[in-house]
Amino acid sequence: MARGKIQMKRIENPVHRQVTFCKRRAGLLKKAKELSVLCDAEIGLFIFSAHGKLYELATKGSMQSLIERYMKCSGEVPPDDQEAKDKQVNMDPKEEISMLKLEIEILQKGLRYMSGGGGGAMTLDELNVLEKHLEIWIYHVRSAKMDIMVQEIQLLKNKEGILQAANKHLQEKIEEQYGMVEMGGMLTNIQYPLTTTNFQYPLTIPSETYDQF
Amino acid sequence: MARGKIQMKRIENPVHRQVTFCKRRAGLLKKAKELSVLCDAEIGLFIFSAHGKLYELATKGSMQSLIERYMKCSGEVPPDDQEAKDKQVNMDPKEEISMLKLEIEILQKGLRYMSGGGGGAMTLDELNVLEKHLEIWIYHVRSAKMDIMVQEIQLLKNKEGILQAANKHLQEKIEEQYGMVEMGGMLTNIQYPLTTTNFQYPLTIPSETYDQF
DNA sequence: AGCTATTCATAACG
DNA sequence: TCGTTATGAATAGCT
Repeated sequence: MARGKIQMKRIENPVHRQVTFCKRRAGLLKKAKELSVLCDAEIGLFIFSAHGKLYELATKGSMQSLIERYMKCSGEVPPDDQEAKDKQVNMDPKEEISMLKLEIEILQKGLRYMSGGGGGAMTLDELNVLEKHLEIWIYHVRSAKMDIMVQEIQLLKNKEGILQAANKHLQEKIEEQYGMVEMGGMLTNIQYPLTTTNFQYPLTIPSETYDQF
Repeated sequence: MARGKIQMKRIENPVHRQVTFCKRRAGLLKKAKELSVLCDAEIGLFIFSAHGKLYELATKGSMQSLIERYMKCSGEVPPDDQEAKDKQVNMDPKEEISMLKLEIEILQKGLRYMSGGGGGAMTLDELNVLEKHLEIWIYHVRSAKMDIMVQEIQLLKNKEGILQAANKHLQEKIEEQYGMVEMGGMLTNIQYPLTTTNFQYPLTIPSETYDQF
């Protein structure tokens, strides 16, 4: 480069290193932009300084969209993090508060995301949280179905109870008749339309089995 | 650069453009590596050519880990406003937690509303894909419940069928007995234990109602 | 792909 | 961080 060639290894002098970082970082970003413009390429570039500060460049759209495109190209799936589960087991109120605030932040972002037609990009972490909430959302759809099924079960149980009661009554009648025949007794009229499938009785039978749903 | 300055705009000649892309791409990747080595920085760089081919560089570990780090850095929440701080000092942590949870509840409702009402807002593939995955995942848990319920419904339907058949049989018996009494006929033995709740019959009754579940 | 004249980036220093 | 400057690197135009 200039005024002396440089060795291709870590610059040990911190001041020199910092200066070089600044200059070369600027140069790299400039070159990236140039390549993008000249050759119609899309470029995503992020640089973490040794101290962890982030510098980034995304030529088209957001870095998010580029990362998503990158994901599709490289075809890799990000690994599930155990983080969320670990967080929930031992947490103090302060942590919980900040977690909930973050969650609210993400939900608000999700709302903007959906309503604004994709104005702001969301990170994977945020989408994960959003997923949790979508789960809750789906629950409401499913629970509507559940309600129907529980209702149906209740109805069938009612029918069962009625039929059993009717059976008992009929059997008693038969035994009664049988006894009367044996003893020459008399018969009473049968008043239950027991073979019908249309039950009007508002019978309530305790349902212990489906409370869980 | 060399033998003539270049205009900072898209190179229209496709051959020139391709050549320049190759050269500058190599240069950019080299510069990125150099910056990383010299200044102890972590760099993620991906380049999509105009035709969609991907070229990438990740200095430390995988691009995945760099992207995850990027997400964490860029996803940082801007500094708290004074309002939040005022709230925190004047409020019991428990109260605050329940308040935040309520807020989340409201936001969830908002999400559901947005997703359900403004269907056009779901233009983002990510959410659709996410939802599909979500549905599949949730499906396994829910379908276990569903199985139990469907089984229960089937059982109840069987019971119903058996009871109805029994009722019919009993009623026929009664009518038969009634006729026999009238005509002085004879009785047959009753052989069905119809009041029991334990049904052993492997009866199969067509279920048309619950195919939807 | 190579080559070479130029332009550009930048190391060292203030 | 910013400016200057000597110098090494990158590369546009050609083959």
